[in-house]
Formats: sequence, structure tokens, C-alpha cells
Amino acid sequence: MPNPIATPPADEHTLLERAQALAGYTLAELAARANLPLPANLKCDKGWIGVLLERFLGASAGSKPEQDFPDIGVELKTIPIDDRGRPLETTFVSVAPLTGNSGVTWESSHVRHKLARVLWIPVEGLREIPLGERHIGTPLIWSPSPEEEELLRRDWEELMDLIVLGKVESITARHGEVLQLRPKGANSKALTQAIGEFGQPIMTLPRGFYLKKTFTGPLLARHFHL
DNA sequence: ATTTGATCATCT
DNA sequence: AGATGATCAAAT
Repeated sequence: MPNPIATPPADEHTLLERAQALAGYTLAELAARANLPLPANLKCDKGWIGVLLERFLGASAGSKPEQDFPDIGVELKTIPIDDRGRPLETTFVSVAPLTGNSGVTWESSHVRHKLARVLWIPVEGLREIPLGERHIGTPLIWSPSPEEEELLRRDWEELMDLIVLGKVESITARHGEVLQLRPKGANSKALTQAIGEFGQPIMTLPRGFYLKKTFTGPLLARHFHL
């Protein structure tokens, strides 16, 4: 039975071993070991699983704007899956910058940086399974293939072009093949500054980049030969 | 207000 | 049923 670890992993292999040691355990078992109360459901605690697993992997706690494991350049993503290993939700990547984007490129983007190296941890997510009975799956260390990065780059450039051109409010989640832009805020009243259609400052919903399931599904399937 | 962790729940 | 737009909590 693994224990929470406060120390960041010295290298990627150590991180992967820590993650592999969690596979097969239920959320109730890990919550008890971490002395974290198990919520009845995730309705009012949507990021609970991510925070729980961070404690066992030695991620720098808190909400700092950087990778989970900056020393080794790895980002942690838990991903809810159904009984056939397919993703149940899109995957949040990062907040979209709506101003100050003159000269930003894919190469220097937060999206590319965050997705450069990802530790994926699948977790049973079907709502009919009580939260405490859901099992941790086998982890996967991943970097985008050249083909995957090209897909991501094209979507990112399309979406950023619209943002820079003041068309952020015309963007819907249907834009993009594998990467989409959707609201990412406390609620529909939280606003942030952006560029309007005439180049003027406007207030609009904060947005985030999300990976579509059509991207993460095959990514997991390929690894687990589903 | 913003970024972290994401999933909820309504609509199509 | 699945996806889109909306939402929740903690840390900073």
C-alpha cells in the first residue's frame, strides 16, 4: 500500500514507479491513507482526484502556473475512463491568453509546453460507480508524436488567430479538430479582458484549451492495445 | 482576478 | 448518448 510522498521525484523513472504503485487501488483506499475525507461525489469537488494523486506522486502542491513536476518537465493529468478504457471527459490543458499575444508562436505556447511530456493516469469515472470504489488504472508517460503535434499546432494557430483578431466571442467548442476552446471560469459572471472585434478592450469569459476525446481516446487505446 | 485541479448538467 | 457551455473549490 503506497503512502503520500512530499518529495518531488528525482527523475521520470521514479515518477512512473510511484504512479505504477497506485494502479489497482481504489480512491477510498488512497483517501484513507492520505487522511483526506472522501467526498460523496465530485459535484462540489471536481478536482479532488487530481489533488489526491498529487500527494502520492510528490507534485508541488498548490496552484502554481507551471508544470506539476517542473524539475523533470512532466505534467500530470488524471483522465476519467469508462469500462472499456475510453475517456469520459475532455482534458483541460491551460488557460488561453486573450491579450498580449502579439508575436506568440506555437513553439513558445503554454499548450505545447504543458503537453511536451504528460503522465496520464486513467481513473474509473462512470458515475454509477461510487467515488470510493473507483480504481486507479495503469499510468502512461507520453509525448506527442510528430503527427499529433502537427494536429495540435494547427488547431492552436487557428484559435489564436481568432483571439488576436478580436473574434474570441465567435469561437465555439466546435472549432478545432483535437484542441477546442471553451469557458474556464468560476461561472458565467466571471470576466476577463480580451480584444473586441474592432480591436478595443472587451470583457469576456475566461477560456481554456481542452483536448477532445477524439485525441485522448486513441492515445490511450494505442498504448493499452484496446 | 487568475491558475491550479477538473466534472457537471443542459441541450441538441 | 454525447458534446457544449457552465460550474465548483483551493491556492495565490
